Amino acid sequence: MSLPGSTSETAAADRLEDSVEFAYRALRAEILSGALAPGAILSQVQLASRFDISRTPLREALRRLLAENLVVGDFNRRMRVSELNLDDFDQIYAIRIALEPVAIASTIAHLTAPSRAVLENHVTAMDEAIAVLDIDRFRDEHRAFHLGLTVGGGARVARLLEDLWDNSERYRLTYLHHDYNDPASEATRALTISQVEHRNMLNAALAGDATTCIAALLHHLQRALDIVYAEAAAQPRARVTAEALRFAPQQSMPA
Amino acid sequence: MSLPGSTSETAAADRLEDSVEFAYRALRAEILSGALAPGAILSQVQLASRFDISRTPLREALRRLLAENLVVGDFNRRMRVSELNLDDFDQIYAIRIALEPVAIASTIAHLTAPSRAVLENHVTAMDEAIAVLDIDRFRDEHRAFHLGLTVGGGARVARLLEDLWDNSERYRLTYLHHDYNDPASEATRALTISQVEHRNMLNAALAGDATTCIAALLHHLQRALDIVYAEAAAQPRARVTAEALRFAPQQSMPA
DNA sequence: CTTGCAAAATCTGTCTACAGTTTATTTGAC
DNA sequence: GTCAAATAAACTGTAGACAGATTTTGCAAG
Repeated sequence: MSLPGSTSETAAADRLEDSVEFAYRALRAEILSGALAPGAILSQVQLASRFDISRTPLREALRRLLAENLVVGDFNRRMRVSELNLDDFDQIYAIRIALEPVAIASTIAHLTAPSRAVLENHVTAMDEAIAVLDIDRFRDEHRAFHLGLTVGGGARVARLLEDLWDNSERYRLTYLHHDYNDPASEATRALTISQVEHRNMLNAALAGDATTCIAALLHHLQRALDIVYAEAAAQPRARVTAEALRFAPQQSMPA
Repeated sequence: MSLPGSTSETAAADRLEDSVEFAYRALRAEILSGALAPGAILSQVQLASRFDISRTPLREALRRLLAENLVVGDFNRRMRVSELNLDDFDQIYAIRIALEPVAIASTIAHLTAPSRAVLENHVTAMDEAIAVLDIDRFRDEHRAFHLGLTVGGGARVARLLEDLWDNSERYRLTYLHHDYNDPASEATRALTISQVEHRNMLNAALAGDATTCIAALLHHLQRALDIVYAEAAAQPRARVTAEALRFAPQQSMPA
């Protein structure tokens, strides 16, 4: 088989990526980016031929996506890309609001010199990406910054937050269609606004001030939540985030 | 193929369970119960022959368990049951501590008459199970009670908490070897103690008092955490739960 | 007894084949 | 033209086969 796209990989043929890993990554990326829209039908034979692999490894890739809830399907029927709904979006944010403060506090309490530099670099890189209007670069650095702030939670927490982040992006990409080519567009200005919040979070983290950092994060999350809710539907905030917001650490915390 | 164990199923051959679902369930149960110990080697050919299916569906079942982190493996090498470590256990509880209060508050705020009865029945059933020393029954009702208390969080949260619960059980079953045949054993008495906490949680929930219910839950979780830490290793509590406990809602809450 | 190495046995990743099912298309009656 | 049955096409689930990799076994040298 050919493994399209992985030809100019980093390493040599030392440790070959297998077909299922390849199909898994490709499909996952297409689903999260919206290239494969929610509800889209996934024919094994068509996908297998498109990726130039047989159905056996493709099925394994699909099975993994099934476990991640990115695809759904019944016995003997073709699978479909899972649908989006605000209730799920609500829960994603409820979990993030409940969990990220804990993880951030842990990260800040154990910050090392190199990881400080890494965090700082991500924020700087975001500035640059905005200046050049390189939205893909911004997305990558944005993700890395947020996940980097929460690594202190450990591997399992990181895995969960990574999954939630990618799913959040899926909702944002599907519900929000913004124009990032115009430097003066509302979308581009929103990026600049969020950068202010990122700087606040970074500075607080570097100063060892978890309280301020968490407050900035919660503000950040709430704004993202509001934007999607406003754009996707006029319906009021669902109940789980409401509870999460109520329970989230306020301006008063030990240290 | 024969599908051992599913012969006397509930429904007719209306909607046949496929081989991969069967293998998935069987393997998962064996891993979680400890029948397949952490680190155990999983040969595809042996498992396939044991389940009387071909390797094709078995691989799909394994792939799903891989996504759940219950098995690990490298390319071209046999997979193994994933190992346990206290750091992971710590994170599981950190997530539960952060998330279950939010979910419980949501549940209590929307409690219906039938769901009240269901919760009450679970606690009663646990009493009965203890009286008869039916530990399997107790485990099932215990799980159902806790998950029932948190259903208000929604499908995604429920799925996550279910996964965390099952993983918690895996740690408990592996690290704790208790004698439930002796009504006077320490293990059996621990069950009775936890029932007091369950009653507290139930009563608070039925009274619509989320604050008290959550406080009881956190006490419950912390005790379970302490027991495993005491038995598994004398090392001090890891950092993530420490943060989670610090952030957990205290005796003072809006409503 | 160990250690190292080669042969044998076993295993993994992938493909193809095939039975049985679902989906699409055609056909014919109204 | 519309609907329904019937036929055709396409698809799913599973088994089995094969190449290539890994693990185990057997055996000789130290």
